[in-house]
Amino acid sequence: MANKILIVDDEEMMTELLSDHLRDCGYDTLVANSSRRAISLLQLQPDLIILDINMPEIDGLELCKSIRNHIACPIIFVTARITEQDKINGLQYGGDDYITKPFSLNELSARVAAHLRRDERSKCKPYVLTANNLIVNLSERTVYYGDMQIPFSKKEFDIIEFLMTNANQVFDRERIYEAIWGYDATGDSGVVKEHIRKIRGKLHEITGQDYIETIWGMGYKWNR
Amino acid sequence: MANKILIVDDEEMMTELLSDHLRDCGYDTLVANSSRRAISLLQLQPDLIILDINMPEIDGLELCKSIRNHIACPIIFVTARITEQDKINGLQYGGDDYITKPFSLNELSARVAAHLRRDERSKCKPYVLTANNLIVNLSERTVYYGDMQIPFSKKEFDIIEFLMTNANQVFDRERIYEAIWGYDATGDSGVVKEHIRKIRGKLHEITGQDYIETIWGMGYKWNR
DNA sequence: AGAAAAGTTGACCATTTTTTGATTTTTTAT
DNA sequence: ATAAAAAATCAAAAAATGGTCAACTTTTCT
Repeated sequence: MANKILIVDDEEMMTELLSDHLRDCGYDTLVANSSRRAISLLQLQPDLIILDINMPEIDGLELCKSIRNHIACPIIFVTARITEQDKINGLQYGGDDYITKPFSLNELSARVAAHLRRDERSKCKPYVLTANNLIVNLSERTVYYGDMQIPFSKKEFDIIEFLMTNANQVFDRERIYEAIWGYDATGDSGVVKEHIRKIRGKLHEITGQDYIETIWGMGYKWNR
Repeated sequence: MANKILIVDDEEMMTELLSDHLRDCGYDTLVANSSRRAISLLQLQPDLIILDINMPEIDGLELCKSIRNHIACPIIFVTARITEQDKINGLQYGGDDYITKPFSLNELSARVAAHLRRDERSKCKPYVLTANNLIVNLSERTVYYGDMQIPFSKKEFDIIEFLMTNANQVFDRERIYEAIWGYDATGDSGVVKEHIRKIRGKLHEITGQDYIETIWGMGYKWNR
């Protein structure tokens, strides 16, 4: 499931450049060319924010300070000023890292990846889900039925994870496709159908049960 | 118990300045005005080392390189030269961070605190790990199977150590690459594949066993 | 400087996963 | 009962992944 990155910078050239690169790296991006716009995009719950310090009206530091209490995700500052003061300010205001212009795109994406990964670990979301005798370990990405392990491929597991963490909710194929492949992915949501079939097959073969229900004309749901 | 910080710099002015400030911050400090002195102070097991690169006789990089295998604590380089090359060298030689003169005392102590915090988590790892009849000595960096020593190169050992200390967890090649080479390293994670192959080869030849398991599409894990 | 060891790279192949498209089955509405 | 829409099935193509090898570069040691 692709991570969402919010890029905030008043220069469109810059946001476009970063957005393109990060999308190439497999992330979903949200772009805001002003702090105001950024605030409204926060509702989409980005997983990481790249924040330019120099902006008109509300600058990056102000923005960071005001959202830090509500938003827990990593924030990386981008700045042209290289004074020490900036670094400290950034970190005091609740930033997690800073990077000074000019920087290489690769360095940026390396840091993005590192922060996302670190964040992943510290998020103390439950890492084991259960359903009947099924034990789904999200960190090992394994599924056990009693002693028996049921092997699932990456995409299959992604879908299981998504449906299970949102158990009892119905999602149509489009929605599932978007959740797993990212909403800029170009492709047919027909793949979902096939993956669901594979998942059902494996689960049913071992457990004799059906966990995923089809709601006709609506989508699929994981029955808890 | 206050953390001990070893400050290494040939200029007494500097060591005194840093020492005073860090003591104000509540740390214990050890001061060395030469690399030789530093080496003997290592016996007191500092929790972090601040190391000037420019020093007569043995310079900071040399010192770092020669102690890195025995000392696990974070090392922060201090340098007046601000070339990129220095940064890279510092990190390659086993440093954890660098800071360029002039810097503010606040920034230094902020970084010190950050590194100590990070290190806290990873601490208290044992010096010797075992798996079946395999004995892996982290301080000597040797691997024995019974009486027989299995020779591993540095990178190979690094990978074994990483996987073993996180046994049963799955890491994809990217993660392993990042863990060993550092996240700012530019390079292909395909090297990991090759190292894993070498490690497996050596281990299997001697022990007849497979310790590293491949989880398809997921990565590798050391089976405990 | 030269040899040996370590580290890295890119290509190739086998295997597995993922995707696609055609076809069949099921469900719903008329 | 029948047609239309939605979902399931199946097989085969396409893409991604992992293992292996040989060549190449860098580092280390003598």
